[in-house]
Amino acid sequence: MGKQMTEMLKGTLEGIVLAILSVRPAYGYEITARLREEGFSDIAEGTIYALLVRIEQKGFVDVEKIPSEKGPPRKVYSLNAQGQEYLDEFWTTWGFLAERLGQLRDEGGK
Amino acid sequence: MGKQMTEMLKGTLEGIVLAILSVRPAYGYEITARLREEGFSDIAEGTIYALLVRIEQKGFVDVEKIPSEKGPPRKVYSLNAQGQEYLDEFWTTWGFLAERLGQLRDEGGK
DNA sequence: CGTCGCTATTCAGCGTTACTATGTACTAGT
DNA sequence: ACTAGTACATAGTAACGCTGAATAGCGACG
Repeated sequence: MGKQMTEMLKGTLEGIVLAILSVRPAYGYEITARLREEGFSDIAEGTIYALLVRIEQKGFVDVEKIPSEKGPPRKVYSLNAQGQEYLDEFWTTWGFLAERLGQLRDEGGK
Repeated sequence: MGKQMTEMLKGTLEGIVLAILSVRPAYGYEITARLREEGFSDIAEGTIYALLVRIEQKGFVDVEKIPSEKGPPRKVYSLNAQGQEYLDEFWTTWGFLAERLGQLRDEGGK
């Protein structure tokens, strides 16, 4: 993907991952794979793992280690109450920005 | 504004400013004021000026120095062809992201 | 005349974030 | 033994927006 997307993901990628976790718990490798399927083709694994460490330290998720049939044990993350609250704020912020941008786009006549 | 907005603006603020310039040329102080009116209450002046320097160096805008009735001369920026092209790319990138996020938001049932 | 307030631009230093590029470890198939 | 797929981790880098301050021109007011 381009540099534009890279910069645009700053601040939103965290919300995206939290939103994924709000649907149901998931582990890092799984999240990466799902993002790739959904078109975020160039999101590096390392990026997701680092992000997961961050949201864990912020206390937005609960973690459970579950053995895998193939490979090392999975760290399954689930959104907790604090994370849900932060996710709600995220949607509010995103909503504001999306509204402004939509308006600007119309003004530009595109 | 919050830290969320700060991070989310990374990568989008540049597009926002280019979109503003696509409507009509403007100078730094004016852009800052307009953004504040439109709800981006806490965007620092320094941020805008730094951004303007950046997009000038990238060759997205043409610059003209015009004396002001009150105060030092204004640097009026206008979007050129290369900037318009970049702006188009920006809208494409934004469109993709907004679509994904909209979908995620629906899945989350919010 | 001085200084206060508005206009207008610039810059050094900082924190946060995503990317690059690795490395580790476990299992299954050939 | 070797490879591929699964799964996690981390050190170093670059980009971006913010903080806080400095500089400077101009008008109005006491």
